[in-house]
Amino acid sequence: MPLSSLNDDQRKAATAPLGHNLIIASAGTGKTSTIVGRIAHLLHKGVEPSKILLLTFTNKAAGEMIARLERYFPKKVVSQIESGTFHAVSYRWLKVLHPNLALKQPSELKTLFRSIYEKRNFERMNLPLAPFSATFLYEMYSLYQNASLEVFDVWFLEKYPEHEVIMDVYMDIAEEFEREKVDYGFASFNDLLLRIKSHLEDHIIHFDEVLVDEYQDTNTLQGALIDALKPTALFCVGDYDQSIYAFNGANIENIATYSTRYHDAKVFTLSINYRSTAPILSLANRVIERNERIYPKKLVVGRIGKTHPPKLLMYKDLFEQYQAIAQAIKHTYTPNDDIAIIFRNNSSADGIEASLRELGVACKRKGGTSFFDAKEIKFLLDLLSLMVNPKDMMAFIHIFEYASGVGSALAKEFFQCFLYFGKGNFMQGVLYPTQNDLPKLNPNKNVQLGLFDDDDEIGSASRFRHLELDAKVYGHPLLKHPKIIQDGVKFFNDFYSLMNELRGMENPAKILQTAIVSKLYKNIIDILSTQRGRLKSGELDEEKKRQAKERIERKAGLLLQLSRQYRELRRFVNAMILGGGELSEGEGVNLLTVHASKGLEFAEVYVVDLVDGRFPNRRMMSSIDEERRLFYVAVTRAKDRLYLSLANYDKVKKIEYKPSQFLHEAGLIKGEFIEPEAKGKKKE
DNA sequence: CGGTTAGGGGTTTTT
DNA sequence: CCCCTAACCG
Repeated sequence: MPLSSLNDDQRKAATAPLGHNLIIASAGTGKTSTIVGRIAHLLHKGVEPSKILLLTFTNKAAGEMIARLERYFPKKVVSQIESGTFHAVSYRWLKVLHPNLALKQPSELKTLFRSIYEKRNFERMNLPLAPFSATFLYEMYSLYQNASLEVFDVWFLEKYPEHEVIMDVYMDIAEEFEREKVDYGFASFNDLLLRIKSHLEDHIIHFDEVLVDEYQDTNTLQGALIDALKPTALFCVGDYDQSIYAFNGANIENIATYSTRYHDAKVFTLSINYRSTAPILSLANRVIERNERIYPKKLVVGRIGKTHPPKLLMYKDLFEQYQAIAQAIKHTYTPNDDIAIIFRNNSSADGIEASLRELGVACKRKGGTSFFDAKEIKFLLDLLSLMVNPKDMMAFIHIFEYASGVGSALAKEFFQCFLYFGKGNFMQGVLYPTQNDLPKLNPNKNVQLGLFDDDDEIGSASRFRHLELDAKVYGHPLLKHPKIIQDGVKFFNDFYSLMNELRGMENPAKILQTAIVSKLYKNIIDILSTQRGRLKSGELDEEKKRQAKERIERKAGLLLQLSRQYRELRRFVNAMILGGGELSEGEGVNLLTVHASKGLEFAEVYVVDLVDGRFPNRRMMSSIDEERRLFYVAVTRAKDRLYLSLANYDKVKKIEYKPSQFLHEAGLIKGEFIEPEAKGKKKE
């Protein structure tokens, strides 16, 4: 039974009476076992599994805990437990209320936000200061939604009071952004939480206990969501020293004020670390002790036996570092899956991956240019998005940008044309246009060009008589568009054929299969593999192109595999957006950012690029304390062997580096760290 | 000339 | 991958 394997501290926490319990669990102290034990305890006591809500930071973490419970309880029981990330659970509830919900990637929504921003003519406003960029505003707005329950302008002006003169415009942009999302049928990650939160205000979903993992990283919005559930029993597990999501609004107040917010709060502390060896733990503690303590931390080493002291690896050049690590990994006896290379920012990953590949060492990456960021996958998902949500102009634009001579602006016009041709129905506009003239577009733009003033004379469709087109395409009103050229027409022809073929299909795998073998997609594969087959000189390497093509086809096949589990297209598309980032490809050494490594453990860990400026990050919006917590998280992933590595010089970028201050703090480099400013320059 | 499209250079972290 | 700049079009 899960409870019998717990130590005294863990068992005390896991069997605590129902109420408001906070479990302070330092790295490696058996947090997962305790949560699993807690749920087992609840089930033993007769709590209905469907009345247990388990909120985690990743879906993988939820899956692991559920899998462990299934060893002790019937699957039928365990599957009734409501579990997942805040987002996944919110989505699950929300899709019942709004079956047409279309989840969108943040990057997509950013593009939408920018397009709204760009309609404002800041130059003509004679502003006393430069307005914030669209990107920055979008990011701040997104942060605001996670970090604050106030109105946007109040929160924003507190940070940037000098922007009061422009605040009206910012607010206007934000409001239009919200309206457009509704119009297009889009929902952001934040919207999932926001909408469920407001739904809960008058529709209670009752749970006998709500469990929250990684509580230190919950933000204000998530905190409010927990409150909106009005849980009678709450079981939160976290560690202040591992709070690394300040940039996403993670609110330490949630954990710091727990006992004052709940009068019946009980705090438990788990202090025996079973993961790491004594020297690794003592290094981690030496560093994290420099942060202000919210609660005392005494970590007791639970492991005995032979240990290896953490090792500092210093190299002259960046690539020498990567190659040396790759060599070491090639020759170690530790299984590759149990090795991780951890870095502060993703820019380190490419060089490491290349060095490992060179030696034939397999590796897998999470995040970065992941599977779902690949253009060939995005294209297919955009196609599917457009099928489930024909209002999705963003998806349409991305698809048509592949046609040469068509950029985002023209693609947008095409989309509006189709809507017009189909009297508001996009698919009808594509397949069965009822309106045979061109719409008047952009009344306030392009006036001087005189576009669209005369409906029928310009852009005679007969320009394309000689092309081999579908009979229906010859007479399509889109061909009248003055800016469409031959390539665009061919592209449209392929698009038309595919849409025609897909009409009436419902099975996701069947739809995807049809799309993959379509002429339209073959063309995309060709465009992408040609791009990737080019050498630095610009010459096309046929062999390289062929390999690229193979990789694309393999990826498309993988997506097809994934789609077979779904019966409804919309569910499939949303699932890919919601859980896609967590999927990692292949086997081998784990390449991870510190953030992505949270909650994981490995026998052998390399923390790389430990140089001032990169780790800690100098461009940081967050504090040095948060960077220190990142370092703490990184090193506490290691079970047996820990390597801390850096290079003093990057000969490609010609930058000299100094060792990270954390290496001084860890005692691996003698003497206190001296701030670069104190020396004047970065160079020695 | 204005609006686009196309290609080159630097990158913080996530659901 | 996003921003900037250079070419391109009417």
